Amino acid sequence: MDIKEKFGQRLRVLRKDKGLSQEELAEKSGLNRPYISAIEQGKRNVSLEVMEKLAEAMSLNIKSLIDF
Amino acid sequence: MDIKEKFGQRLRVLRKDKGLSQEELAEKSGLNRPYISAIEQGKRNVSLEVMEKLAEAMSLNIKSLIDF
DNA sequence: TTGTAGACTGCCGTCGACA
DNA sequence: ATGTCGACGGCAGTCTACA
Repeated sequence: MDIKEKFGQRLRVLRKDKGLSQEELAEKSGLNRPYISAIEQGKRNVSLEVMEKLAEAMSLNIKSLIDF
Repeated sequence: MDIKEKFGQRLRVLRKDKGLSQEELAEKSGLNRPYISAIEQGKRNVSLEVMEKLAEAMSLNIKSLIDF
């Protein structure tokens, strides 16, 4: 279980907590939906700026995204 | 002050707290020194895996790296 | 000890399309 | 609503070298 997988799982949990679809999270964050999908599956090594976009889109701080 | 700059400042503070040079942090983390230098100046958009390497090299958890 | 430069490889992040 | 593919431009991360 590497860090990309942990991040992906955490993102999926938080997104569903907010009641968002991948599509909705994509448009709110300014990222694209296939990329969100890959992140949640732990396939992508996301950057600081992407983490910031995801956190903002969910009204969370970045720390809560890596709370694992 | 964007997130890359915040991260760079935080890294520099933590590194000095540990009494490490950029060179020493580079070898402990498995990264190269010019790259560490650029990160501390907020010029680089670091990834999850790099954050993990930096945290491990300083015996910290990743959350403390983005505690800002 | 740190900043910077240049050149390089591989992957991040985008997009359209189909199941 | 989500996963996957293929193609693409740009940048992450490496390395050597010099101030």
